[in-house]
Amino acid sequence: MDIKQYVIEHGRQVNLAAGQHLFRQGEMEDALYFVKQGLFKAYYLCQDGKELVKSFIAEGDVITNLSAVFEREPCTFSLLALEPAALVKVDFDSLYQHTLDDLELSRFMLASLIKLAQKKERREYEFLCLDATTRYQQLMQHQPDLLHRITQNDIARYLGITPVALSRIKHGRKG
Amino acid sequence: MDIKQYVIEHGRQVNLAAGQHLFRQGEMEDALYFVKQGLFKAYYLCQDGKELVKSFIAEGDVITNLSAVFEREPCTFSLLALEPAALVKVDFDSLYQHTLDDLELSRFMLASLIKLAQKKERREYEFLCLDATTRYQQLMQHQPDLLHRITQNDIARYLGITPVALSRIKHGRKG
DNA sequence: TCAGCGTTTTAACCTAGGTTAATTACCTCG
DNA sequence: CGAGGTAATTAACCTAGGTTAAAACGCTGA
Repeated sequence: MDIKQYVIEHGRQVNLAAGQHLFRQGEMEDALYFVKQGLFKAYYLCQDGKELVKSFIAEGDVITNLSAVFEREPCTFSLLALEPAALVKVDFDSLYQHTLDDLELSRFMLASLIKLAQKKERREYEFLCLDATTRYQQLMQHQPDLLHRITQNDIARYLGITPVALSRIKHGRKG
Repeated sequence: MDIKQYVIEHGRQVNLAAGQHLFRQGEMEDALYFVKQGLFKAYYLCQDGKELVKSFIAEGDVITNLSAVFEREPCTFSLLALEPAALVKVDFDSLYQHTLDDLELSRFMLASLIKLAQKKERREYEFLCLDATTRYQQLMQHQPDLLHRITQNDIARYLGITPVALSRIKHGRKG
């Protein structure tokens, strides 16, 4: 079965206003979401109260909290709508069961997971090998569009630095 | 078809001595490897000549360079045997084709990719939210076995710090 | 045994980025 | 319009970790 067909048959529309959470770190979650409209940030809340941004998610992307839906553990991060959003919610277990029995769905899942793995490898590379200034330059190069929809505070927390440090970098000053 | 069966039918034995490369950053590569014996490090060589360790790979793990085999681009990292190693080499394209037509293979690939994605998410979390000292403690907790097979230099480069810094951390001194 | 080589430790000094706090620039709403 | 709130900038100071270099600690192999 085609994934689009599956989503039409099994999906449920969900709408969120900007500022609302789709789910929160610590809660249970068993769904997967297809983003039709809007912009989200996935973020971690650390022990010391600091907030770090895991990723930004926009139209066409898929939202899921792997450890939550697979291991049935509490969500490891929170998901917040930065813009008014429209999604389609699909029960993960049910989709997964269908995937195990349907080659076409299976192909779709494979492709998505490969894309995800590649994205995460790239991010691993950037944290491992590049300094904050270079990471910022790469972000500007590869997703210039995103930058206009996101606050500089969130960009900083995505790069793994503070807003103060990002401001310094932008203006070519040293610490 | 069962993955084990597939590997038996299509795999080729490969043996490496410690210190030999399975492939090198920049080269082309179209295979996937199942590690039967040995220990490897996957590492990046950065512009400034520095070496950073992407991951360690041991018995039971699978080796692949996603961008190389999927996008047919040069390898993004190098793979070095730290111990004498025995692997089975499988042509990626051929396995992938079979996967697209075989539900059982497909399930195996899905499971592997999910495991990979989870591993990379965990690493992303650690770089984003934890300092070097905490990353080191977590490593000791979660893979105490690995530490004994690996040089402290490599552990440091895996944690994203220098060997000097790791020595300081171990002995509770500040910079 | 010792020479030679890689790994680890130590020390002195340096720098990217963190912290705190004050200032300024925008918004939005009443 | 002005008040209040968030986002961005700036400055002063601090710290984790980098850099360089020198010693100490293994090894392994002749």
